[in-house]
Amino acid sequence: MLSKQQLIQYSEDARKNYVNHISIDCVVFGFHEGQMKVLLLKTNDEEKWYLPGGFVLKEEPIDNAAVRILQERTGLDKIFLQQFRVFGDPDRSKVHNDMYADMLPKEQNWFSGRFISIGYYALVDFFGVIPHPDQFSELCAWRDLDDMPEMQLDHENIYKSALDALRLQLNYQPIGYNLMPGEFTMPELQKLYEAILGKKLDRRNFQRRILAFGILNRSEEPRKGGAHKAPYLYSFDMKNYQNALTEGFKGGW
Amino acid sequence: MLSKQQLIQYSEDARKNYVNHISIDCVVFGFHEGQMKVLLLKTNDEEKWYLPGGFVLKEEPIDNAAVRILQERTGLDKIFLQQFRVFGDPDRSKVHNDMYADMLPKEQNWFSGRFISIGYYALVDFFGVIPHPDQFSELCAWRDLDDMPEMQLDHENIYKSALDALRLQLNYQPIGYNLMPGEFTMPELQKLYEAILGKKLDRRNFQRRILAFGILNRSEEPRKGGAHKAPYLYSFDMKNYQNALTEGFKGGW
DNA sequence: TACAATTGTGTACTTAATACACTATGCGGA
DNA sequence: TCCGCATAGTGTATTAAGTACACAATTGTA
Repeated sequence: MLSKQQLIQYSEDARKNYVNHISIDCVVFGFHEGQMKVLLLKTNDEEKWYLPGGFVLKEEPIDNAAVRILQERTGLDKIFLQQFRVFGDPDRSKVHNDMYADMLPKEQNWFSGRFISIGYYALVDFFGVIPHPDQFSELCAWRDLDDMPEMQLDHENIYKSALDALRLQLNYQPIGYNLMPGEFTMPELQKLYEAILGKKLDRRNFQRRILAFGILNRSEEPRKGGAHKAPYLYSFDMKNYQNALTEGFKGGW
Repeated sequence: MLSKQQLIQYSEDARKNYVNHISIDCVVFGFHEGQMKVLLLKTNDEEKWYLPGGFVLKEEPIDNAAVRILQERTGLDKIFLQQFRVFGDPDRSKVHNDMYADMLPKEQNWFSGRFISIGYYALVDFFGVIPHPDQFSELCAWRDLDDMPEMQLDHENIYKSALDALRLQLNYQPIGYNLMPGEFTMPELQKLYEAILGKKLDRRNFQRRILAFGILNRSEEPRKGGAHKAPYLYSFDMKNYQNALTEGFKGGW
């Protein structure tokens, strides 16, 4: 939470630089140790978490705004970003309104009134991220998808919508390049799919289906050193992967 | 185009009632005589067309705003509406900016500066629509999907995105209830699908696939009177249709 | 009354989805 | 050292879905 002095300063700067009424919220997905993760920030005065977000600069395309916001939180500069929905109920920003209501009159207070938020989800390399807290938070950290904390505003709703959108994307686009390391085994990739879908898949059928997409290359050398049988290593065939991203997998009709 | 006096009045009202920087554009699809149609408005001073649109009232949920805007243009009150994308490049509103730039100083002019537009597409009953032009247009009319006129701003881009979204929806949701009359024949429904997809489908395979969805009821009586063999009449089974809308057709994974 | 146009139905073939079983490798403990 | 266990790789039978065609039925019109 900002002090009154900070709020005045913030409001002044924001009014000068940002498009009013518009915010951006990002659901950043990562994958680590078989778990799907979401990058969250924690408010520094209560036990509530919230999604990385921000506002749109006056002359900035909204997609660029999302990239910029994520750069600030993660340090990453090449990010797979997908706009998935707008959240525009008038009472969705109630918490912020109430929070700063007595501190500053409406006309001066950037957080007064209503914000319409554009939801993006991002798929990022877990190890590439260096989490940076923002001005309102003491902590920026990964949270497990199946152990999500209580969240501010309508952010629970937003991340659930993002997950739905991601699951839908799984049906007609390849996923994984942004979430997996450069080389990985088939069981590892399967774990990613299982983490996103929240259910177990059949090993053998998964392998056949993924291979049929034609977006994987198998290395000559299997991974050595681990316990048990040495698994083959795969990497994404970027040419076919990119093609599948734009073309989509199965037409349906 | 508005006169200076009108522009002053409009700007004043808009500033009082609407959320600034946010607009809504709707791609209204209808179906008639085997042709997919889009409802457009024509500017009254040049040969440019544009999509029905408007702004969001200060205390209004954005979905309601879209419904309200379409009510004003079509007279319809129950409309299938789907938010599909946000268009937020800073230079997308250039035309409006230039158009009224000399007329009124920036601070007073509602159309100065940048608007971020939320795109919706709607599926409506062609015969239910009574097109109402708006303040900026002399004409509100249906245009064939394969004979679209030159359009203002980025509206060509918007309607093409809408069509892409609609085609995607075809793969996991039923379509047709909002576009077809209460009773229809199988070939008629097929023509709708062909119009949306822009390609021919096999009669027999189409029938089997549609019937497999389990969302159609066949009437006892076939349609009489027409030339050729009397076709059966179908109607949508609303219980199963609604269920398919929420559940989706095929999971994929 | 034959014809053209249109509709209804069926069938063979191919491809994808599902369910399940066996073999192979590498480590650790008996 | 060798046996068990966990993990990985591959295969096959069955079912469902998608694709490509062919033929018979109906109805107004020439």
